[in-house]
Amino acid sequence: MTGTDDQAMRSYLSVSKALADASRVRMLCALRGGDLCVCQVIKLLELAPSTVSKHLSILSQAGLVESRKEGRWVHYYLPSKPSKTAARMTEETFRAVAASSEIVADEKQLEEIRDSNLEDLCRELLCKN
Amino acid sequence: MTGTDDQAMRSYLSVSKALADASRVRMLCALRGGDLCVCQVIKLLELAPSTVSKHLSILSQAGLVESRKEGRWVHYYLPSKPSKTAARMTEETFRAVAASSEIVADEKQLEEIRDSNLEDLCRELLCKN
DNA sequence: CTTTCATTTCGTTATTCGGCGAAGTGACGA
DNA sequence: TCGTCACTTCGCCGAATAACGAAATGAAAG
Repeated sequence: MTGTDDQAMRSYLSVSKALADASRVRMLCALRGGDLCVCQVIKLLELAPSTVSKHLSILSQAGLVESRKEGRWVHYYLPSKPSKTAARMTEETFRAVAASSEIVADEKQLEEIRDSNLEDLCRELLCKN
Repeated sequence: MTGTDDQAMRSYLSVSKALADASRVRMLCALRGGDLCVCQVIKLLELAPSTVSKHLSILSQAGLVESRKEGRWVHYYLPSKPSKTAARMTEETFRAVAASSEIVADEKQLEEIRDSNLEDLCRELLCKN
């Protein structure tokens, strides 16, 4: 009885835990508008690169995002074929927080971030001394 | 910008955090079959009364369960009119963990627990020395 | 092949969270 | 009205988690 694998519960919990954090929810919502490279997410959330990377890896392990290397940058995006659980939970998350002032503000700032040059953005983030 | 109330995000997070724990998920699933009093939940999960009570209060504050005093016992149950977020997230949780061995085992044990006498159940829990 | 640099991993710290037992609460029964 | 008893609240502990900066990684540019 104890020590059962219980894959269903395990994978459900990885998803629900991933969704139980404001920063990760913001990241997910941001990706609705299309791919983002890590430095763009860093800019949006204004958190340390290592922190953002960790959050993204948690989302990735839960199957809520995927990534691909693109030149010097790593791009994250919503999976084209997410698991049913991932798809539905993500969908419901969007619906629930769409009206959030934080998310609305993020969408606004994302317009700028998406338009900006990646080179410039990364340079700006590095030179924060 | 900082310190915004952000009720939408706040209430979403209370739900998603409530769902990000195996014990609370087991409780929710158990309540699908109908009301349970706290001592029945204690029996099912085999956790300390104080621990179970805390979990139930977290579920309650998230709007995922409700309670009513019934004689000497407090009964918990799924809300008849849950919020849209609560309803959909709960629904998806059920779907995702339905096949879990833990949940299946719980359902089996619940048959016994529901049939047993509440007086006897409580007495049994008290005399665990 | 070496340097650069975007990202990740590692190690540390502060906070949150799950667990428990003890004490508190409040309704029912004697 | 006093005790009992189901449940909750409180205070504590150990484990997990979010945050950071420093060091490692590894692909592209020089």
